[in-house]
Amino acid sequence: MMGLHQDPSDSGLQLILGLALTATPEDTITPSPPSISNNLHHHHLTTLRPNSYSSKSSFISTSNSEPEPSLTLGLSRETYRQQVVKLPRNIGHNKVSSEDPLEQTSPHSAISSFSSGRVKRERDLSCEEADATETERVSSRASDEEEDGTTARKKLRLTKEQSALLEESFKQHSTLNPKQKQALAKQLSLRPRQVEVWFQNRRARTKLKQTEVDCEFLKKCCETLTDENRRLQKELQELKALKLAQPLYMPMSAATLTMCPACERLGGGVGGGASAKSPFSMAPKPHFFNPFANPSAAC
DNA sequence: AGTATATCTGTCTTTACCTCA
DNA sequence: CTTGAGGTAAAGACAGATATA
Repeated sequence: MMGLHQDPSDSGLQLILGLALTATPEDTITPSPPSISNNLHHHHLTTLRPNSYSSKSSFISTSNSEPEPSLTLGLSRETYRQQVVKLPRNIGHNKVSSEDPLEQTSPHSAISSFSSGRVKRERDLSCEEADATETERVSSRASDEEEDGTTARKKLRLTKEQSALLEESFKQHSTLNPKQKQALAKQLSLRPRQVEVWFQNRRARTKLKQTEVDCEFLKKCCETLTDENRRLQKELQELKALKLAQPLYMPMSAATLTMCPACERLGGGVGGGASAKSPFSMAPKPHFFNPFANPSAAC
């Protein structure tokens, strides 16, 4: 839970916010607790619009009748020229050449030897290759064009059916063991690696969304506390003014002193009729109740 | 049992492709 | 038609856990 420290010796309000929020239904599948400090600077806050894509792309063929892969690997001449021109830039940005779409999409391609040092990636690929052997037998995803190495990296678009099945699976478990991955890939006519990546990204989106929710919550807390701080400052000013208006010394009988129930410190008369008569009646308003606040913070 | 190495799998971050306003 | 923003698939880098020699 959030904690609030209010230093009584300081006129300002000192906030120490911690976070361990109650999980939302969606968050119950989030594998790790949200880390507010970690990503807020890196992610622009946006609202998620699932299924925001329509299937209008001229490059993408979708089939609603069966979970057929949505990717058509053919490129127009123009597109192909653009892709080829882009390639050197890609390589320049990425230190590692295994990003090379040719290699990525076609482990068999001779160009895959261009990869310089990514042992792990190559390992993955070879593993995936084995994984995907069966899958790709039934999939049109690994098309002829990939095999002759003429296609650049092409973005996959999942069909509604594929997305729905993935979502359904994600609801059941946000991570997959190899067996589940394999089965799901087969069911979706995707490569296991694609299923894996989808789950990775899905987890990331869930986390980002939760971070946004947490951020909003903290903003509201901050606003509330700022208001309360303002109110208390004002109250303090009023009391100071009142004190100046009073005689310097005013004997106060013990009977007028009562305990603050929260912190058991002696204070001016609080309860009963006496407090109403006392010029030191200090609570024109009830103590602000903040579930996160120290119970005696207002004393 | 303790250690070094390999492998797997996760997160974080970035890149690139694609769609839409 | 162009452009910029946003969504998302996929990549690299890295860390931690686990298996094995």
